[in-house]
Amino acid sequence: MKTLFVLLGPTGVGKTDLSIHIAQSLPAEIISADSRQMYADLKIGTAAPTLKQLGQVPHHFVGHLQLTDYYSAARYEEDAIKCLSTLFLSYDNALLTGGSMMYIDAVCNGIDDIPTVDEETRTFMIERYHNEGLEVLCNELRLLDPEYYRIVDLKNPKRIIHALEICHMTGKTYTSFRTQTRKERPFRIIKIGLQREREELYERINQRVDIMMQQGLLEEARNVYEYRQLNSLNTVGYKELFKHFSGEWDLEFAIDKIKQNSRIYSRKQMTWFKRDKDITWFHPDQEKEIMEFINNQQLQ
RNA sequence: GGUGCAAUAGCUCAGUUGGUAGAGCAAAGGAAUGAAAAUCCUUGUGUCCCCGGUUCGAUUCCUGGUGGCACCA
Repeated sequence: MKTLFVLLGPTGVGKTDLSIHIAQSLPAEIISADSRQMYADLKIGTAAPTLKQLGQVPHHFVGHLQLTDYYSAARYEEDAIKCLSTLFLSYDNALLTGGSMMYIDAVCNGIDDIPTVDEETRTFMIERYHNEGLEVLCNELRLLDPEYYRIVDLKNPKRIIHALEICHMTGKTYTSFRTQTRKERPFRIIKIGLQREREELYERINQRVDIMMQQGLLEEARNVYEYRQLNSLNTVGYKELFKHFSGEWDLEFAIDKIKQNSRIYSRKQMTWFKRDKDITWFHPDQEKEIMEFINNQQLQ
């Protein structure tokens, strides 16, 4: 049976290097599950695989998007599944690696079939949010989809807005699209988690930010500054430098903020991953054990 | 050396007309279905600088000390 190995873990834990080794030994090609490394113009700040690494193993979904492109977890699910079905024609295994929690789950479990919100509806609803406020939108949701209203986080504008967008666009409740069933995939999924002691991880994250600055993150951020309002640039490493460019923060403070927000992000990733009982956890230095684990899985 | 100001949470500070205290930031925990590196929620016990004094009771008032800041020599 075809097998998808998933290598996941918080930012800075050491996924990229290990993924190359695993992919070479399987052998397999790499499907990136990193929502920000997909943008061609965000190489340094997202610690995307280098040209050398890309040359060692074929990668998919790295640097294939423009900042202005619309993308989403659902679209990624579709693209990644399509890509996998092609890869499995030539390989027995594939390696999915990255830290974008929802993207990983989209491939492993699937996402419900909900229509993509058109730009007009989104603009309209965001404008209403700004003009009328969250409470008005919540009240409307209570009328249009009482079932979702009961369970949704009523203080989270994005969730309220999205549910209303779907109600308005389709004339149906958001709830009616939420089947919450796990999709069956025609391949096995083996999840390998990488983790480090918090202090060790934080130290690596801090150092990596300094390295990014040496590699030219400041220049990279300046080059995309004019697009700063795009969602693709609501990204750790860029949004902080934008505040420096606009004069709000001095550079040193902005760099400290990048480190801090990266640390916070790594914690949020761990919070998400902790709930997934299918993950087998390793320290990145346990490469030998990880390889053994993978070999054992292949025998089954 | 003299005078003044302040000493309270990891940091910046508020406050208690005397009944042992709370904001912001930091930190930690959590939620999660087409924006997800997004977005949102929850969590505050700390010798109230130290020794004495006054008082039923002192973090609060008073004496002294310590380190700090400012000004004057």
